[in-house]
Amino acid sequence: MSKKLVLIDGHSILNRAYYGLPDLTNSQGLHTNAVYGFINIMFKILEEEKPDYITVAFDVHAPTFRHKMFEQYKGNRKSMDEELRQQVPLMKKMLTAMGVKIIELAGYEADDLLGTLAHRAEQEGMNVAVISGDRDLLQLATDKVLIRIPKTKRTGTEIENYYAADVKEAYGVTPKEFIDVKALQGDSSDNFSGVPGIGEKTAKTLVAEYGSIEAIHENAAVIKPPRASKNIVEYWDDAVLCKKLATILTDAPIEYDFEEARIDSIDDLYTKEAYLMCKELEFKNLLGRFDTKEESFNVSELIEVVDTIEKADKIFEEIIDKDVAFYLVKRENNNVGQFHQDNDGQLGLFDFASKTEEELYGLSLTFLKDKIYFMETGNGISSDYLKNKIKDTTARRLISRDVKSQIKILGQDGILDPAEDFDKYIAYRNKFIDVSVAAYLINPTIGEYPLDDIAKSYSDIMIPTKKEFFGKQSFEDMYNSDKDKAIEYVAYESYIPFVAKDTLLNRLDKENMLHLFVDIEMPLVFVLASMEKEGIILDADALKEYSTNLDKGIAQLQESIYQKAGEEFNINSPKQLGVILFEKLGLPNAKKTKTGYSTSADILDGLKANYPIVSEILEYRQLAKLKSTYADGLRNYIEEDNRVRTTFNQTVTATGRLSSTEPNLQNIPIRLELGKQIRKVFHAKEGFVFVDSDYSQIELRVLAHLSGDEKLIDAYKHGKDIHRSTASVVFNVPFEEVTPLQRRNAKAVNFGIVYGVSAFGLSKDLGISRKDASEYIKNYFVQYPKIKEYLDNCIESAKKNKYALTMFNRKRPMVELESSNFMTRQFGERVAMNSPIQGTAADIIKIAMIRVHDRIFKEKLESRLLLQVHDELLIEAKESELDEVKKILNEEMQGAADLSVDLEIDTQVGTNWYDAH
DNA sequence: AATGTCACG
DNA sequence: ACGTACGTGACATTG
Repeated sequence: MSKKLVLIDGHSILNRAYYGLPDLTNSQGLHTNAVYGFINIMFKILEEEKPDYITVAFDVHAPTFRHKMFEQYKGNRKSMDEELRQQVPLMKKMLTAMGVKIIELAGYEADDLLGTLAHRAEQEGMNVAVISGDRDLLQLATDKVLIRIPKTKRTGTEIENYYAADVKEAYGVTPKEFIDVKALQGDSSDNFSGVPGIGEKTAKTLVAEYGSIEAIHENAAVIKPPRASKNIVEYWDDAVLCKKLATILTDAPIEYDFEEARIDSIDDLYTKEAYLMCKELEFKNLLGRFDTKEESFNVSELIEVVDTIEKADKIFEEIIDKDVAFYLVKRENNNVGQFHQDNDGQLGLFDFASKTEEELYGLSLTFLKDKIYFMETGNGISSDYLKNKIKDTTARRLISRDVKSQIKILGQDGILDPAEDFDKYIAYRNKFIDVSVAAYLINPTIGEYPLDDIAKSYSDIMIPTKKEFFGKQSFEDMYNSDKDKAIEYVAYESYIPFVAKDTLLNRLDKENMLHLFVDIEMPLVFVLASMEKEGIILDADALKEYSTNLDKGIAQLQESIYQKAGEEFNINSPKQLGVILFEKLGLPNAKKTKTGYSTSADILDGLKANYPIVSEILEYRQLAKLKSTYADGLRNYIEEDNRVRTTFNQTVTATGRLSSTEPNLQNIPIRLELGKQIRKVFHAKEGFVFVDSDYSQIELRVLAHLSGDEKLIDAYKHGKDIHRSTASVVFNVPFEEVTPLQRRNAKAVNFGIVYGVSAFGLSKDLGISRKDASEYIKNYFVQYPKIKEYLDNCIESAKKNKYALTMFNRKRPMVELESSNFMTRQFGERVAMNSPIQGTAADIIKIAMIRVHDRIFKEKLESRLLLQVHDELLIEAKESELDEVKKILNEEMQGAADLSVDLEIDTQVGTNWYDAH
């Protein structure tokens, strides 16, 4: 049987895939849609053709032979989108990883290479399939050479197939004649115009009759229409040139051996390298095809399970002054006195008192490159023993992936209590390195830093993801059924941080971010751990009462809404609500979202004056939100001691802010009175009060400092009302004569400046025309020229460096500025302006938190920092310490950074959060 | 799992 | 002509 060769037109297929698929990116922001689409098309073809050889041809980005010869025809070929351009090298890398032969040749287009190889293969008796999105290739079709044109449709990829006969049938001319048709009609995408007056139809008819442009030329006198007859003579030279341009070469000087392109089976393409790349690019549903091809790093040979106290003691003697990575493995359901199955499947009565009461499964420890210890609890090794070994460590540095969780396991007793020996506490705190916090600083736009990502990015080891490793099993499940396997994973938990830490630290050093990491983020880990452990009291009964009251209001509103709507429906469903409002009741100004009508508050606000039902819906929404998220939502988080404990996430936001989850205590209502009432249930413990300090306009002050704008700095120096001051200059009225409306508008302008100015955003916010909004902005910049200059520079420098930078060298990588999409680019510009401001404010309050926390412990106070809300700190202060706490807040918050304007704070005291804010 | 909405800074 | 203010997280609905 004759052999088969598949030839792929690289750029053409990549192009098809790029425009045929939505914009996919991996979590690093790499665009991947073209590569993904290409691979899918390629495998579909391979599965159909089952070829013996495969080769992909690419253009070289240099003047090509044909276009160089006829430079006048070249010119404005559309330049490639940046998002596509980036994927060309990725694609080549992927093909190389799969062992697919790539050819490219300077001076020749991919067409010429495909034509040449197709020709050679045919002469050697092979069958050939050429895959391209470009119909020009149809000229290569013979009865052995099949041209296949994939089309990406919603239903999947469909492929048009053309042998020579099919070309004749579809186009009425032979493949050879196809060239002549093109020469006559021209090709706008290739930028040659053909013969004037001859379009597709005339060209086809003439070529079908005479066979070639030469024959047409010879018979010029008799051909119709007359215009064609005349022009074929007049533009004969052009026609000849065009034919040359349109002709794909079949004799390019390629050095090529078919054996280099050989594949014995499609499985050959599923290589380890390709697997790793697919993983990197996050082609998750492609990974399944690779079966178990991944050769993960084999950790089991390095593990030593330590099960006696003697062995453990000996190991702990070895770690003096060493870098030690650790991971305390906590038992999830630490049900004291419950029977459990041990690993030989028997109910262990003996375990009743020992193992089941252990808080920990054990400790994973790495301090050598080729050894991982797992110290298992039981047999004399107690949880407390292991915890104390970490607390009283002799190691030089302690490395972990999630230091906050780990030190929370250690508890606040012993050395971890800063009150006991403050200096010792600081020395201890300084030993820690959190590799995920480090990875966050290097790229804060990912939001997640799992072990496998850290391994992939900062070591030469690949490990499975947690999900790949455990599947649906929990750690407990696996520990009970296959203990050795479960231990493997916790071995990674110390091994990966150990092998990644130097890479991470070197990188931070190179980026001048060590100060940020060592002096801000790492100490902050401990401050946050303390805040999380502390928690905040919520009055469950009061919350319950609040919820019941809401119920009444909700029921009334619901009934009234149903009545006005003339039917019952789910008010919480935007879809149903939209239909009721804009179809049944026929309300005006309907605006579509991608799924239906928009029913958001800013749309409904405009309608509420004329339609009572709309006000009721808005009020219903307000109550429903308060009930579900706050009244009932928070109640679920109240623990035994009446306290709620949030988690502060340090590695989530792109700007450097913290975030708060489960529950989120950074978005407790305050703007509306009804919602603000919820704050009354947050109260201080007996003998204590809340002291709440928030920075006054920290972002605008940061802007004043970073821009160096004298007028703004001056306004702050003289303690002026900044919005009034802005109103005065923007609306050109004396300071004293600024109206409340003008002040309100100026305030919105100030917000806009911080968010990254856009006339549209401001106009929407203020409900004014875009023209007026841009007038405001223009006035603003005339009055504050340095701010304009500064913001422009933010964009320029972000473009140049590919990141935005804060005062303390926090970086936010910026990929948006290079986008070919106008909107994305605009977004990038706003981000480039906002990130340094928001990020610097975040840096400052982080510094303040550490200083406030440390002062409290240094002075052995019983007051505690409980919450941070971006520009606000909440302290539960002992009444007798009140004055001292206020003093600390004043000094440390104001002293956190040295700006050209003062950092002012507003402080309030109260027994609950309502009164204290 | 995605979408819409809304709470905060 | 396009269609956006910056940064988050929780809840309810719906595919």
